[in-house]
Amino acid sequence: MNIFARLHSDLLSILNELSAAKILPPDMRTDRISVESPRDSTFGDMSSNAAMVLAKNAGMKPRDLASLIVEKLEALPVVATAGIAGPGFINITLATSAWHDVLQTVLAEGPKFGASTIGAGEKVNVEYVSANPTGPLHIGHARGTVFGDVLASLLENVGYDVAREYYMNDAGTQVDVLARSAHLRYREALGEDIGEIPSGFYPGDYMIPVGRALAEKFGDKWVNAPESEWLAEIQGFTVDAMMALVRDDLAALGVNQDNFVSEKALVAAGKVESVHAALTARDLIYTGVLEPPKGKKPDDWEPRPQELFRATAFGDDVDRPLRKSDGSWTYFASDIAYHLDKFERGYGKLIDVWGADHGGYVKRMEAATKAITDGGAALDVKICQIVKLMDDGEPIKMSKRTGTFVTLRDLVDEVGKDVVRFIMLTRSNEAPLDFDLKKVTEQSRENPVFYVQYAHARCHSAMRLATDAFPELSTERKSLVTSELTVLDDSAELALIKVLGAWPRAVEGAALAHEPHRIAYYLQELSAEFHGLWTKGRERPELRFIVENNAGKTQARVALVRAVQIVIESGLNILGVEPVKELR
RNA sequence: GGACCCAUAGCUCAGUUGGAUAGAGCACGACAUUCCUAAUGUCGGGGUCAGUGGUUCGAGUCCACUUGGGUUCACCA
Repeated sequence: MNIFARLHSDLLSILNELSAAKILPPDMRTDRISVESPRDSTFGDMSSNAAMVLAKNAGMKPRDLASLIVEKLEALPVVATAGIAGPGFINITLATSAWHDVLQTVLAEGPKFGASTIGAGEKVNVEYVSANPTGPLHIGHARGTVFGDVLASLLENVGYDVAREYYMNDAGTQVDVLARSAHLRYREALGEDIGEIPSGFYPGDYMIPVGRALAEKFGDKWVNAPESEWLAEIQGFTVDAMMALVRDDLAALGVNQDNFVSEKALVAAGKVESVHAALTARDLIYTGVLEPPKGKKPDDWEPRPQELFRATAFGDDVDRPLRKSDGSWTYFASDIAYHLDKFERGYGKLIDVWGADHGGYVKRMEAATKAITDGGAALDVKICQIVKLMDDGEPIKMSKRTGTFVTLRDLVDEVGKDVVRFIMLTRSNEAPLDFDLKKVTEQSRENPVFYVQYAHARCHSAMRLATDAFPELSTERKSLVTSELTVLDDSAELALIKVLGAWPRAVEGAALAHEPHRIAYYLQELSAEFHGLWTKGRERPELRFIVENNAGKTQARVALVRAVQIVIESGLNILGVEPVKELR
């Protein structure tokens, strides 16, 4: 149950009554009416703009309309008081019993509290990582990977049918380079001295085992063979090996994607030709010459007639090439084919998670998706800004040569998957992020991962101690559902329950806005409220969770602690972070 | 030069899709430990929301322009 959604629907019923009584017009616009918690909690628990939104339409002053609504709101059992403030806000304070009901709902629903069905089973495709299969993942991939994975979980949580997808760019020149690099390592594995890896090849040590495996499988048959004979086979073999590395890296971060879609397979299946035909049929392709970029003309620029897609007809700044000057397809062409493929597989909602360096690519992809699906697919491209790796305030220089922490795996080994996942969501995706190796492992208030984990561990600690004091007390949520909760009447306790009550709304908001970082922020807020209540017990012993010689009150408090634990666990599950019961 | 993102407290950043007196952490100052894990908490000072104009009952939020920073810029992926 979402308490905000409930009040919202109660409010709409009231408005309908007023409409039936001819006070409000029948065609009133209710879509802009909101029920949310006010910034300042002294205004009450909830606040609505209904009177201000409808006033003009009803031909009334906002405050006059508000008073009619307030009268009816106050008749509701869940409402303690309602009032009018400012230009026409309706402020609502809920009955204490309503908050007890919320707490009971958390216990009754358990892990399902906060989940919803607003997605209605609609198919959503979340594409993330999609690193070129030319080596292991590095830290630059970490943010988008976590972002996409958590966004997918969020959407699942609110009832969408979600696919987690990886697009493999296993076609094009970079995989040819990869195959040549593998051939070099293959010769090396057979005893040849290959010296320094020449520039233009992938130099990484991770290619050495590939060379050995090739040597084992094929012996020396391709040592002196011309490239045309071995390229295709070694390329396939090496891409498979690279994808195995990538999957291992993803697994280390707790990521398991459903689909791995091959660009090469799309091209081989003629999908790019189909796209070309489809766009041609819509008169969206022509042969033209692009202008050089203003103010930064490349030295080797020369006018080139190319086949161009009319991206400008769909909001892009210039038309974009589908074929290179040699007539072969651009990456963009196969990317259009890929997005059409997603749409044809039944996904009406598409989400792409890209790095900041691809920001300039967004408009053309949106334009192309609009064109090729005739507006049928809704594409949202989420750009993750760069992560700066720091060590105690000092930036770490990224260098592939000296390379400390170049790879994602190294980062996970150093600080752990849970820390990486959580910290990547402590900023909006559109803001740059500092990842400080020292600070993220500190056990202090500054470190949000620790802070939230500590709150969760404290919940378990409190429940353990409660059973020590009252051995007959069960801390299982199902036993706690029937607890007598009316003893929870302190404002600090109610404040904590109110934060719990906001959880379903937080999940829904984060999912619909495609902003997973809101979950991390919510968890910090809930943890702060919980730590605060805990510490209040120091000054005011009557607020402690364990009340001597009072099993009933203790049980009510434990019910609250269990509810906090349940919601933190749900939140951490969405983030893919393990909720710990004890800290070491 | 164009495009995209950013600009909020000394620092790092949130800001519930346009609501009321703009929030948190750090830092700074004061305070609380015979007390469920002090690994925490409470209180306080600190703001021209980069600037100008516009849209309306109402703008940190939307629009235009200006300034400053980041990313990116024919055919690469």
